Amino acid sequence: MTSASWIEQAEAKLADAGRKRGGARHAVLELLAGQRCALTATEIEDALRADLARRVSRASVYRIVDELEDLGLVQRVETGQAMVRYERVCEQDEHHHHLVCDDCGLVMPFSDPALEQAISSLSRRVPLAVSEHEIVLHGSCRDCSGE
Amino acid sequence: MTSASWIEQAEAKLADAGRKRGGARHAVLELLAGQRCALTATEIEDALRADLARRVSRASVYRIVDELEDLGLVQRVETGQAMVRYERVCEQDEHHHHLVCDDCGLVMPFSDPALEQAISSLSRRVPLAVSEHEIVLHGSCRDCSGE
DNA sequence: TTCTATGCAAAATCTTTGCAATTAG
DNA sequence: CTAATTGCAAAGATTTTGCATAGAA
Repeated sequence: MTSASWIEQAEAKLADAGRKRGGARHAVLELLAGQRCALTATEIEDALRADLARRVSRASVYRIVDELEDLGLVQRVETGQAMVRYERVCEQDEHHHHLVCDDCGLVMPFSDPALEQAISSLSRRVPLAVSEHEIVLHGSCRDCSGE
Repeated sequence: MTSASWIEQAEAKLADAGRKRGGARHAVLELLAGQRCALTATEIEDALRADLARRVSRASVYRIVDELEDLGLVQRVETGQAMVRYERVCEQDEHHHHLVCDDCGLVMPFSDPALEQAISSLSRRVPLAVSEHEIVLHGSCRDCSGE
């Protein structure tokens, strides 16, 4: 899925939900559309100011990502660093998870079919109607482990 | 590993690290030793007051779990509910992960050998020296999904 | 005695809410 | 015109820190 089509899809879903267009939300969509991996609320706010020269209040960032999450357009990612991260969801794209360097805080995406299969099989045998899953591997990145 | 031996091991590690014994920390160890799954700081504080009739200040709870985490005696678990949970680590025990009901907040442990194997294999192919991993499945529990 | 452990209160963060002004439809 | 959007400031909630006292070795 291209960034542009994700934005279109998102705005269509928002319209279906009876929402009106707003500049702040559009800026957030535009930013998230271009990201490869998850950002925190602060990173979103800062990036908007820097990259798009569009200031969006912190409160709006939280309201917007929360609303997008409700509509299934973004996913929360907990990296174990006390701040939640958000990234766009693209059903057509490969589902991915995260590697976190506990030394420098770097967050990287990864994906693995065998892992997805194990999760999928597991989801059927567990006493929970699983709607999503989150996998985070912690460790030390190449820079930090000195290789 | 029994609860008692985990406490012994923990106190031995603490002593090795040059720490002195303290009543608050012992109470936290005793509480965590008897838990099957992860607790939040508030739950630890409340449980101590209720179960052990031992009041431990909030600040001490945070200092203690942080210290125990540094020594590898407890593990942080992020359940996606804006509060971190802590549970004891037992190398001899089966490694487990968590199911979270997003409706009622229930947290349950689970374990799956196939999943561990997939993670283990994956850990070798990733640009990160993986020290630990965390898997959380979100969904709706039996009570909440109305079954 | 000396260094750690602990409680209390204040501070620091991150996130949410109330309210008024603005804007889309 | 009506309802959604947004910003600002204040409030909430969780976690951390400073400091003084108590306690272990």
